[in-house]
Amino acid sequence: MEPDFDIQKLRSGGFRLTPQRLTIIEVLREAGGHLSAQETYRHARERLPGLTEATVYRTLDFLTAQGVALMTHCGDGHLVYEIADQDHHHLVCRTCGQMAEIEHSLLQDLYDQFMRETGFLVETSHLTFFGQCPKCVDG
Amino acid sequence: MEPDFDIQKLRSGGFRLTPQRLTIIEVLREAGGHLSAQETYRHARERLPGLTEATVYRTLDFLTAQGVALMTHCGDGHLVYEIADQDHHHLVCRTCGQMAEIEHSLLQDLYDQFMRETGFLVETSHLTFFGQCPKCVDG
DNA sequence: GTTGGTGCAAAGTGTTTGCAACCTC
DNA sequence: GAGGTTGCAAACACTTTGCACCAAC
Repeated sequence: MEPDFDIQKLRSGGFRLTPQRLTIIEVLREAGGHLSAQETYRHARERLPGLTEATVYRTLDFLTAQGVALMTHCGDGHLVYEIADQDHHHLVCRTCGQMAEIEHSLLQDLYDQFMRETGFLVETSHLTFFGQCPKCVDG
Repeated sequence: MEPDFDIQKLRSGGFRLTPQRLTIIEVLREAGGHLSAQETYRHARERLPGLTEATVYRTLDFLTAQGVALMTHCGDGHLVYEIADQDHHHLVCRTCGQMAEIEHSLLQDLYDQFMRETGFLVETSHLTFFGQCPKCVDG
């Protein structure tokens, strides 16, 4: 994906491109996975020392509302964020934390089945499954 | 399921059956769905006025550890609890909150596929999908 | 009588809000 | 210059912990 796609999106939406927003997008992008609000704060603050927690929370909400970031659940019941790129879901190992990606297409059949049986339209947004990775399942 | 199954389970495990534990089990059972720790506290406190939050948190952890309760994520990033009965998952409508149950068997094929493609063994525990129920999908 | 469980109180952690000052546009 | 954003600080909500007392066994 075009690296500055997100930024174009915000600019064309008439939103201001502040160092805080750019830094948080950069942090999420480089993390390449889930970050909690607190983790995002800690990482972003290293690059932008004056940054406050309030701004991080507000910016993450803002980025989620604009569709630049996605919000999901992580193992311990907190919300985590990541850059919204392609449609995929995650398998997370509860033992070692290793993560694998799942194509969305694998889930589409299931969602279709939910629709047929219950009438529910499941949101295709990011989903996380927990389990044991190949290494830890043997241990 | 045998209504006192959970209680037998605790008794035979050598754990004490206190009014607090019995009340919290009763509250979870009658709720018939997900309750957050705070919701559990508020409901249980009505029946057992002296009850404290600390006890609710400790009891929910305890019940989860004993397999009497299940812990899952709800929409807003908090942990929620429910009585562990049969294997099923939930579809929750983000608009009106209506809930439908999904047989675990529907997911087993998907889990098998995850295993083949990534080697991950997905925990079969309780899962919640979010979306729009039949009524709200039209609105 | 033992010892696991609970109440109490306090602290810890994560998140939200009001308002004045600031900076992007 | 105007108004969207931010920093600051305080409040808020939720969860955890230590310790003395109590009650289920």
